[in-house]
Amino acid sequence: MTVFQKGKVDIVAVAKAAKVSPSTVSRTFNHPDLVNPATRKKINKAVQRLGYIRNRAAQTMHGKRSGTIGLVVPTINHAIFSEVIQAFSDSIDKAGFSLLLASHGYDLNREYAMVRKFLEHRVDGVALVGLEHSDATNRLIKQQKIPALALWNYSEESPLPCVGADNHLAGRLATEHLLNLGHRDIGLIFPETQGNDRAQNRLSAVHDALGEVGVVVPDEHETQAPYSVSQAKQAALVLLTTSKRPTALLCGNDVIAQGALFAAQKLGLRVPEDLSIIGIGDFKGSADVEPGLTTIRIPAETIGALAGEKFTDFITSDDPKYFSIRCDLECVIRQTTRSLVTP
Amino acid sequence: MTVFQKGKVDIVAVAKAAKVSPSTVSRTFNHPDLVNPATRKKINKAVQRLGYIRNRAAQTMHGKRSGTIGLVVPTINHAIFSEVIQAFSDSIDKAGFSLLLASHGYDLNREYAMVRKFLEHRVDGVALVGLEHSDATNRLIKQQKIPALALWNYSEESPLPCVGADNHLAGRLATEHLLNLGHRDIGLIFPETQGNDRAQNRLSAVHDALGEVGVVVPDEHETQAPYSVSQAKQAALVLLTTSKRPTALLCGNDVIAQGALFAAQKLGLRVPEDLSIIGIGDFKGSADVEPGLTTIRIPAETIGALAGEKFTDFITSDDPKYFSIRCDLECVIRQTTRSLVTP
DNA sequence: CTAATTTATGAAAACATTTGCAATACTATT
DNA sequence: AATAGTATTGCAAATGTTTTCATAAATTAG
Repeated sequence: MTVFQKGKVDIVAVAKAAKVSPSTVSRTFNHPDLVNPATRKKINKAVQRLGYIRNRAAQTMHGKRSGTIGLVVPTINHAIFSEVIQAFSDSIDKAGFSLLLASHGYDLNREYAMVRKFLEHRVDGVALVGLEHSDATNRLIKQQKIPALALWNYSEESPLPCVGADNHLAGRLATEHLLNLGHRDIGLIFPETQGNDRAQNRLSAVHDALGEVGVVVPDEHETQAPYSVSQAKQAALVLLTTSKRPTALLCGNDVIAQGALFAAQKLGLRVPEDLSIIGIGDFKGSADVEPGLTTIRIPAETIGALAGEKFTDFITSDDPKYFSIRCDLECVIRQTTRSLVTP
Repeated sequence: MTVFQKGKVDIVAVAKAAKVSPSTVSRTFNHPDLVNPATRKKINKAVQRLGYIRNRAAQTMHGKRSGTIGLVVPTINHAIFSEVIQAFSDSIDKAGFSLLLASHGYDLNREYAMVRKFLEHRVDGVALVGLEHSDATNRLIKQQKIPALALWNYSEESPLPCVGADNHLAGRLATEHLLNLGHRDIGLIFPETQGNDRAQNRLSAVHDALGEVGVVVPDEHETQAPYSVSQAKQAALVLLTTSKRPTALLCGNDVIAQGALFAAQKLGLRVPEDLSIIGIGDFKGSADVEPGLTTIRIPAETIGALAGEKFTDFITSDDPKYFSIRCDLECVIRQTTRSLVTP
């Protein structure tokens, strides 16, 4: 119980206190079965008494795993990724790993810097959001032979193991939902697609799906807004007040859709009577806004949890094999979209 | 440019390639002024060529800082802390530190486990949310002499350096706002206060302030809801439909307030005409809901940024001195509260 | 009761750095 | 030209572990 504050308390201090050799102390931690229960008890008592805490840096230096996994996300701040981060964190924690987290603010050069930083810390793996990364990042990963994982997106051609959803499909599902309801005047609010392959995939799929049935979106019905409720609200306000109003708004994600919804409410428009709105993502909260937001559900929690599990397996396996998992999307129809075709 | 994949690339490989001693390579990194510019160039070229990345584990072992700071939050998932995490992360990144992040789900025993885990990683400091921690945690921090910081809350009596706001005051401000508007029938929706000193402080301040003017809250007007929009919505639905409806709802934070707002909307109540709602926090998005949420603004970003800055200063200083910073609160009056007293 | 195992422990090398000290080479001063 | 600095570099010890190998003790087999 009492604490010897005398000098450093390292493995040899413990050894001394327990009257054994450092090797034995090390073994009690790493291969308890190899040491006599009696000595083990002695050692544990010494550990308690001295308040000894193992030094992972020293272990790492010895070639053991550092027990950390680096995760680089575009942003922590918005609801978007907090759910995956949480699930991923919990999941790797279960496997005994700690999470090093960094964000790059949609700047792929900063992403590179973060990966590098993590490499200095000798993380056992890096997880990145999305499939698009700078050449430097890809080169670094290959060169350093560090286990890497692409999170959130799914693509058959992903060079890295990946766990995520097909954003192309997400865009298509959203579009089809609106088309099925009879909408032809569709407004689009998407973020800048530069350095954001999720948004890019979704948007191009939307255009494809629309094009297939001959629907064109006039310029004034397609606008950009970052992933921010307030800025999206602003953009929607503009879109809805200048020019002839579309019958439906397809939004790059749920944050934007919420902004659009609030904009409509502010303008006194009834949703879905006067305007249909669909988002992508199904973030926490999307179900609860009034009216409930129709959206394409991306199972963030599943993705995070699964990714954490598979990745730690991958890292700890002796012969790790490439894996890639596509998580299912689902169109969640709530109350912000309605059919134009009267039955 | 080309990469020698031959064996480990460590500081001695670099030394060999640059035809100098390992010491000199080390010095180029740590004390560049002590090495001849010409040799430095040679070494840098070798570093490039071999793709060498410094090993922080080895540095750490040598007594240098690990360059990591551990942050333990109750939850990553909800909007509540994502803003502080982001700001804190960015802030410490500027000072060259990396963030180890963990969450404990409002379980202080898990908080202890996380701190311990971080200690194994030899973090240079731990930041915790709130002032209430388990005895074990407090003991551990003191015993290991690890720099620690209390984030989010402010209190004069905090044993740890802290950067945050006075939650007691937040509760009081919210209450006073409603009282000033003439409300006397006030409903309360707060989370479980066990292990959550923020909520506890706020709630007790509310009761104090109410008590001072002789207002009592009947049991059926005080209910519990976790920090979840949907569950809060549910709780509000119940509160608003059973028994005589209060004229105002004071919510433990903005997530709950949003839930309450949506509940009111679902019930067809007009806010603020039929019901006033006030939250605490002013999260991202609170300004944008329709109608805009009246709330007590806790400057999350400022707290995170300031905390990161002060804490890294503290850690890197030769004679660190205790500090504690109280961040100002502000009642942000938007459109969910109205005066009952007709002027 | 001795030989052959098995179990338990310790000694020492290895891991990738940093740094104090010593040695060398160079420059400025008288 | 000799002396005193100063700038640059290398050597070796130190950091806290883990693990291989060897040794000693205890157990089992014959």
